[in-house]
Amino acid sequence: MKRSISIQTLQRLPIYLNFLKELSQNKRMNISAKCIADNLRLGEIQVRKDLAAVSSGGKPKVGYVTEDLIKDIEINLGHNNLHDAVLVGAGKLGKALLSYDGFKGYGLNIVAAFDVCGDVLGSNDSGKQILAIDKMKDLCERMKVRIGIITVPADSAQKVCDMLVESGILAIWNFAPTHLSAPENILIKSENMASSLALLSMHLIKNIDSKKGEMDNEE
Amino acid sequence: MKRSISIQTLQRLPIYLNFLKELSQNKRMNISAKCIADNLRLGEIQVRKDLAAVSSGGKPKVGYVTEDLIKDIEINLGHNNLHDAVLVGAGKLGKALLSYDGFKGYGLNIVAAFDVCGDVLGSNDSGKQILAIDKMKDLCERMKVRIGIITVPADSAQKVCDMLVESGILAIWNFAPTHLSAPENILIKSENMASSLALLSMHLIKNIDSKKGEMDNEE
DNA sequence: TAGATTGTTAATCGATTAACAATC
DNA sequence: TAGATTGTTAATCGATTAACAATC
Repeated sequence: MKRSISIQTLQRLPIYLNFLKELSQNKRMNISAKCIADNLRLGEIQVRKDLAAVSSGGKPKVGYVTEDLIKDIEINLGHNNLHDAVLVGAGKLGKALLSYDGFKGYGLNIVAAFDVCGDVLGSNDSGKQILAIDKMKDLCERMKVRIGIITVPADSAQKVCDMLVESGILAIWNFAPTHLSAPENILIKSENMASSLALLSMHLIKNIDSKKGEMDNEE
Repeated sequence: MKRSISIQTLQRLPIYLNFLKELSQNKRMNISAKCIADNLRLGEIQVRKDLAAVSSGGKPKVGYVTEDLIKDIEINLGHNNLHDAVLVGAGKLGKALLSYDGFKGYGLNIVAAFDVCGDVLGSNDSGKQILAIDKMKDLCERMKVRIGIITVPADSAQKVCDMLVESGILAIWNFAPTHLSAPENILIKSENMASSLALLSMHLIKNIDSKKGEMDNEE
């Protein structure tokens, strides 16, 4: 049965999807929540609840038909309708994202890139055009683009953000290491490398310190 | 006063740090939790609690000395001791990360990159060496490298992960869009682009649908 | 002093986990 | 049928928020 999907569940769905796709290379088969959970090292009940939120194809003792489950997850992730996006900042990271052809599989279609800098204009390896930024608003409005990707340096990110909002963008994917402000109705998802690194560092510090201090008492 | 820091708090610390650094361009000044909260659109109490977990420099009515608070956060993030890392997969994304010189500011130092593919060997724009992957284990052991960054395609990510573990790596930052398995004591942090995209798509679907269906009742 | 802001203790909220009934 | 696996309802857990006392 279908209920409203929590943010946590939503963020786990792509992980399930990924696993299921790898698994079912053109073999029709069944899969249980427990099997998924064990492979992904998640809780069995959590997986079961997540799956129940997106699919009603589960059969006791049998599990889900992998193929059908994939479809149900894709529907819930909105992968059936592709969203157009523009990317701003054709530096190294920007170009890397432009060239990555896996985004279409996630429902994202980057239609064009923009940059202020003259020498990157033209087109990318990927064949995608890199345009001068003053053409952005016009293009976004004409093509009704709703997603903007920011890959400029931190100090110009807010300016770019404002321009995207001005161009009618509703959701922003920010790779610049800075906080962005935008109107309430605009969703900003920052890819926070520093937060990820904090997690890694902390793990090391805990591990290395605990080895170093094996003779010490804990406080 | 200092307590153990929750994962959530830990992940917000870099955001505060970033804001504080932008703010205090060589001006000594005070700042309150409320001011930070308002600027970053977070809850005032949440910020206050986070700050209390890392610093004891807060003074009623005055707030924190920005400079001192920055130092306290940096200490808690382990930015004082730089961690060495190796990167595997010198494709577009790998090269982009290699060239980004901001990681040192987050406590990460990429010492070398590895790749199977012959034609990328040599060195990057960044001046960092790109070596054949069979030299990885030796280098990691000699330099006691503890962090590995995976930027290879999904289908070889698990193999690379195994090699990193074999090389004595303790924490893995994974950019390949796939799930990785490793022993319990190894931390794997996957940069999950698909999860982020799911969030963006969902926001658009909700927004666009609500506009489309303005005449409909909600269920 | 008065009042702004801190730090802490208690209440709320939401997500995860556990327990169990339903069913193929 | 028996039993594995689902889906749901209740209990637990942790994080956020609220309330308030402490203090510069």
